[in-house]
Amino acid sequence: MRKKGLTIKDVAKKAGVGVGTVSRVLNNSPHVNPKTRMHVLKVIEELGYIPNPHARRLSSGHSGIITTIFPQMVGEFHQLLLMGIDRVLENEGYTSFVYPLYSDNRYRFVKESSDFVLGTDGLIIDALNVDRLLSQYIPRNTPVVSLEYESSNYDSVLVDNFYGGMLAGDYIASFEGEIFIVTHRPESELESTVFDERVNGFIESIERKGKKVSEIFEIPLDWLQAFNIAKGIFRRVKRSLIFAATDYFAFPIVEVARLLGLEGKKDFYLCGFDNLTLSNILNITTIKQPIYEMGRMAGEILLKRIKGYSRKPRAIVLKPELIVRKT
Amino acid sequence: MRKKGLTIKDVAKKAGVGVGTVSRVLNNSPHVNPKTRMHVLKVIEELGYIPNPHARRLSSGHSGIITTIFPQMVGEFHQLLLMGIDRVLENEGYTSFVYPLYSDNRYRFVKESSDFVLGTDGLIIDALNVDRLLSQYIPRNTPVVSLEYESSNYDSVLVDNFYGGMLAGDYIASFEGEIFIVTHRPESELESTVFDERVNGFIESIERKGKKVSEIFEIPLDWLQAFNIAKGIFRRVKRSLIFAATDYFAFPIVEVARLLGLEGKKDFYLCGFDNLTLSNILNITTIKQPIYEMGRMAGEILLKRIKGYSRKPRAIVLKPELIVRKT
DNA sequence: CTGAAAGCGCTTACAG
DNA sequence: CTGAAAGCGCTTACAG
Repeated sequence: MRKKGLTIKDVAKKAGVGVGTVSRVLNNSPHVNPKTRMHVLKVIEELGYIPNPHARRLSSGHSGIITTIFPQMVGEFHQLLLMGIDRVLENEGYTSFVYPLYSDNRYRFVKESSDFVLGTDGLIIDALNVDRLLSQYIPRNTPVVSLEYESSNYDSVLVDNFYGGMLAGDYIASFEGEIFIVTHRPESELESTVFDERVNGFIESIERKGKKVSEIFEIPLDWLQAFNIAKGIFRRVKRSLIFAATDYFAFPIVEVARLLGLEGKKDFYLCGFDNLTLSNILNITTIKQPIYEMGRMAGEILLKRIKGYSRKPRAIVLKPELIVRKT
Repeated sequence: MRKKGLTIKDVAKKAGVGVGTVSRVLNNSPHVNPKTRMHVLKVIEELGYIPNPHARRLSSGHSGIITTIFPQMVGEFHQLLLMGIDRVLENEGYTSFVYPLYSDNRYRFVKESSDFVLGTDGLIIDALNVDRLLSQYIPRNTPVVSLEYESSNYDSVLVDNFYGGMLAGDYIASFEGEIFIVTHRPESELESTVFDERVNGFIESIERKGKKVSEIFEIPLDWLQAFNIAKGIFRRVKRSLIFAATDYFAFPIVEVARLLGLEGKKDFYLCGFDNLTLSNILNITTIKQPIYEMGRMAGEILLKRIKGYSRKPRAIVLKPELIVRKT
């Protein structure tokens, strides 16, 4: 039967050493006699002692954890980003937790509860208006890096979404047909404007070529809605040219085209955004973002900040590229 | 210019009260004179004071956070589960962080670093061999709930996957053709055996009807591989009956069928597992799991444990159901 | 309702 | 290499 509240003192007493020595063993300090270390380790094992994380963090001043905040958690995109972030952090003994904001309550928690937001050593925040999200308290000892949103207070890592939209526009404008946009309507006013930028870039390019967009559909990140909109478009228009501001919408659109027996690059043209695996499988033309790379850079900057780097925040902007496939 | 290391003492001094009073204000204690409260709040505001989370957690003994661990993070399934978990926890002032295990390093961190795993008030662990994952240390003050894996040490919430597999088998076996299984090969020995159970249930049902499975394909959770396997099957076999142990595989399989001009329920039959949104859109027959419900129950049990409930762990088993669509 | 003080369980100079 | 002690920044009985 094990005792509940084992502390470092219990270990020290049983091992016949001071708590300092136990602590050094726990933290792999080189300044411990190998024999002492072995002995202490054995006692720890016997007792089944587990250090209290909160105490460790309070006295050491750090947790070894960083938090990544996403507006929602839809899969591949986010996992890739995380892998990029890990790439850098893991070497330094850090790891990252995820806090997805798929509900109003979660937004509220982040906005109002500095307590748990600042319980880790750093924050990477994706596709959110960071400045407003954190307006109720200013993280001072907790560095923040903003992804996909250009912050005025923190370092940012961005993709040039306007340019990406233009690439899509250049592609689409080179064909004949009626032009449509299917884009994401943010579910919170705190979501960043990446989709708007893509759409604006697209429209800019289209108009430069003297053409115009017939209709813009703004919907939540919901396959079914995209599906229904595509049905409407394909049924009404003989030949449609569609820009899906994210691949997630491109998937169901292509599906509808298939159901109706429409052929890509003949009956319709479609350009997505993101270059997810499924767009590769479905052979969808899309705009590629360097997702993993973005994560990596965000991790790098955050790490520098954690280590004390204190220059003025700046933004890094990456370029997207067009990938032409069969739509 | 704000000072860096503001503490509760600075606030107390400036407000002319004791730290206890500041603490009570911070924690919304009812035992504070409204005027005192207002004043302290103003000072906190002026100073821009933010309480140190680690200190709070050390003295209060809890963090208000629970951690959910997934083998990977592929999207809809996990978000639904999380929403179910939240449903219960939010009412009690808790919120949940996610720790996805998409890399070996992450497995290692969980297995070896009790420190950060136990830094929250509770653990919900999905589709992993919890007993082995946590074998290196026994969480004592941190309750654990296992999802999709029947643990011998902790409460479990499960779906009867074997039965689900049988439902799929009953469906598939009622048609003529060559039978295939496409299932997930765990990338870590610590992943749970949900897929095996589904497959075993399927085979059991098939064999009871005097039929047999031609081939079993085990692949990672990778659309491209499923895509290629489907190609092979459809090209070789005139009429195939396929059980995809997860809808994620069913999507690309249907895609290949489309490309080859094959018609569901005529040229091939396909039954997936999970009933994700995309299987609805693609009209794929599948086995429905009560995902949200599972999350909700896991959250409920965890909460009870956090509050001190200490009976012997037990397992709750939910039933899946067959949803017949156009494949 | 409030303040002074003990205590949460570690880490880390400090002196040896 | 090691121990005793101060300190991390809160919370929470306790006495008033």
